[in-house]
Amino acid sequence: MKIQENYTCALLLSMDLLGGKWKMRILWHILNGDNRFSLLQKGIPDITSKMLITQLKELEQSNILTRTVVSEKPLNVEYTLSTDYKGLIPLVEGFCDFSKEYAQQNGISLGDL
Amino acid sequence: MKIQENYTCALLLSMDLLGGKWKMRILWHILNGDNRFSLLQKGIPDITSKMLITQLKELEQSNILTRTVVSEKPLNVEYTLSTDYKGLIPLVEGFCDFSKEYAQQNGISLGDL
DNA sequence: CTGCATCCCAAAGGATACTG
DNA sequence: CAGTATCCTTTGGGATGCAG
Repeated sequence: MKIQENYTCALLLSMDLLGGKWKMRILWHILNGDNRFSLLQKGIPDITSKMLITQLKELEQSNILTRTVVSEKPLNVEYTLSTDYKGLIPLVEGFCDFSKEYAQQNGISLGDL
Repeated sequence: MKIQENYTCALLLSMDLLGGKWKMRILWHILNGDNRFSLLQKGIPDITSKMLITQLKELEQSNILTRTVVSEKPLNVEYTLSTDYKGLIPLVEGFCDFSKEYAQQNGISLGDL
């Protein structure tokens, strides 16, 4: 695992926890109702199952996500944002808002949404 | 350059603009008074000049940073956050706050600060 | 002081196929 | 439905030295 015990800078920790191509996107989708593996795959069509499970595991191991087994047969699992870190919600949304503003000012298309 | 003209997801754009190991840290330091190349090197001792200039250039090319030549001889350059994107300030600080909270709850040391 | 050029490597991420 | 296993490619980033 990659989270250290000591950091000399808060933002280094943030990047270890939330950096990379997928984690913020996954969080956004979980916050918007895609709380199952299959729903996340539909919501993020360009992610492979390997990358999805890898990122989910890392987020779970760092206590940011909570994984709940709803039923065993058939296997049914639910992912939710840990209650401790609801503070991430405004950050995820803040990035979305920033991107929208940026796209508008720089002539970039953001597809549907 | 890596910024596309079309994105299917706002967070993809955010990650292209601000992702990676250094950009948020550099922004934090610029927001806290380290507005010169040499000041940034002092404030971020673990960055190489190559990485610093690379990241500064990308942030400048995406209009997030403004580069101002203060004097030619000796060369003196100033980096500032573009007025258009002051909205990034609460995001940078939000990450810092999140890290501090997270570190406390998970027994992680954040060095001095 | 600010910045560029090489060379290099580890790690992040992708393709594809398969499993309980 | 929710994952795993391999193999492979790309790229972000580091080391070092040089330049205007």
